[in-house]
Amino acid sequence: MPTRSADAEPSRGHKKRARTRNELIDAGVQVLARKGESLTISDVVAEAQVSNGTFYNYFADREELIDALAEHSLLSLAARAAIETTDKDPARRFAFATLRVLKCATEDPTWGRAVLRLAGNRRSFPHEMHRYMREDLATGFDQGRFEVGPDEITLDLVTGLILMSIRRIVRGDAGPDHAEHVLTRALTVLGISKDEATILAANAAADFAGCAEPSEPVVRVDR
Amino acid sequence: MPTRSADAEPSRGHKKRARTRNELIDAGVQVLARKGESLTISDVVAEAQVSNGTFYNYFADREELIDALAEHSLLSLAARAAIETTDKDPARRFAFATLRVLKCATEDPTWGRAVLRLAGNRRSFPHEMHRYMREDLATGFDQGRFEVGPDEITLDLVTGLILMSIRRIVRGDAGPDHAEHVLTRALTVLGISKDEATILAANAAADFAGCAEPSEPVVRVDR
DNA sequence: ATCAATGTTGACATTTCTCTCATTTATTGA
DNA sequence: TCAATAAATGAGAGAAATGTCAACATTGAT
Repeated sequence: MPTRSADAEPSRGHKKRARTRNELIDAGVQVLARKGESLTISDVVAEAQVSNGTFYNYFADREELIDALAEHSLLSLAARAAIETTDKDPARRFAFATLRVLKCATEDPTWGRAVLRLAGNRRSFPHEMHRYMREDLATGFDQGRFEVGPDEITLDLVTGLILMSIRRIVRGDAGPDHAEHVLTRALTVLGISKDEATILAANAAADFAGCAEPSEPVVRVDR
Repeated sequence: MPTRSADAEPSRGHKKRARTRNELIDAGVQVLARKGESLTISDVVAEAQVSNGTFYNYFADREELIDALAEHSLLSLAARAAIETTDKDPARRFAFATLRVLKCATEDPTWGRAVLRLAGNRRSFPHEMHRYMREDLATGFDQGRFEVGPDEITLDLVTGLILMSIRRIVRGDAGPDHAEHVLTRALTVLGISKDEATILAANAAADFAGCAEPSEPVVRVDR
C-alpha cells in the first residue's frame, strides 16, 4: 500500500510508519541543505539508511518529497517564530519572532540552509513567510507603533533582510551579535526610533537567553 | 581541441567559436531560468540546437558551464546597473542603477529568473552584487547624503529588497509602478527623506524613460 | 504468543545523463 | 579558390537515477 494518504484511523504499523516518514524527512532536509534542489532519491535513502523501495512507500516521487520538505520546513519555521508569550505589543512580538528565527539558523545551520533553498526555489515560500508576519505588522501599524503597514514592499524588505541574514549566518560570516543588530535595523525600518529599536532588540535578546533552550524545536507530524 | 581557454591570438574558427559559445550561454540562461540548478547538459544542447558533443568543445562539464553562466549574468547585471552618466550624486547614481535592474527584470523575465537562481545558489553572487553598490553607498554616507554607510546589514537590506522585488516582478504580481515604489523605499531606508526619495525615484524613472531602449543590454564576451 | 496486516528490502528493468571519439562538415587566411 | 585548421556531429559506452515488485521481516491488537 504505497503512499498512504494522511487520513483516517491508525492502522497496524502506524507508529513505525510515522517514524520512518520522519526519518526520510530529516534525511531530506539534510540533503536539501547540502545539494539543493538537485537532491536525488538515492541521496535521501542513503542518508536515511533505508532501501530505495521504502522511499516509494511514502512518496510517489521526488516532487512529492520536496513538497513535504517545504511543508515541514514551513511548519518548523512558523513553530520557531511563533511566540508562546501572551505579549500583546506587536513590536515585541515581531522582535522575538525575528530573533528566534535568526538564532535557530545559528544553532542549526542545516535547517537554515534548507530554508534558504526552499525560499529560493519554492514559489509560495516567501508568501507563506509573509503570512506569519502580516498580522503583527498590521496591528503595529494600526496602533501607531510602526510607521508602515504590511504592504508588499515592507514585507519584501523585512523578509529579504531576514533571508540575507540567514544566508550570512549559515555561511559563518556573521559576528556574535549579528542577529541583534539585524533585528534593531528591521525595527528601525518599520519606523521604530533607533534608540527604542536598540532597547527592544536588547530586551528580546535577553528574553531569548532566559528562554528554555531550543531542545526539540523541529515539528514532528505524527499523523 | 576541447575547451579552448580564453587566451591568446585568434585562431581559425574564432568567430564561429565565439558565436557558438554565446549560443550555449544563452541557452544555459534559458534553462537555468526554467529549471534552476538541476539543469542538465542535455537540456542545454537541446535549447541551443547543437549536438551534445559540441558542448564539450566549450565546457569541461556542467560546473564549468554554471561558472560561466554566473560570470555572464554578473557581468550582465553589472552592465545593466552601471551608469553611463557622469552624475556625481551618489543618491541619483544609486537610484538609476537600482531602477535599471528592476526594469530589466520586467522586460526580460528570463534574465531575472536566472539572476534569482544564481543569487540563491552561488555562494559569491550577493557578495558580488554588494561590490557594485558599496562605492555609491560609501560616497553618499561620507557626503552626509545617506544616514547609513555600506555596512553588512545595509547591503543585505538593500540587496534583499532588490532580490525579493525581482522575484515579485518575474512572478508577475507587481503593479506597473512597482519598481519606482521599491526604489523610493530603498532610498528611504538609506536615510533620504520620504519626500526627496519620491522625487529622486520619479526623476530616475523619467530619466530612464527618456533613455535609449535596452536594445542589446546583454554582455557578449567575444574573446 | 499468534498471525494478519503492514512495512522493508534489494535486485532489476528502464530511463536519463555524462562524456568520448572517429568522422564529417565548415571556416577563413592566403 | 583551396587547403589547413578548427568546429560539429551523433553513436555509443558507462554511470547513475528512477520506479517496480515479489519475497521477507516486523508490528501490534487480540
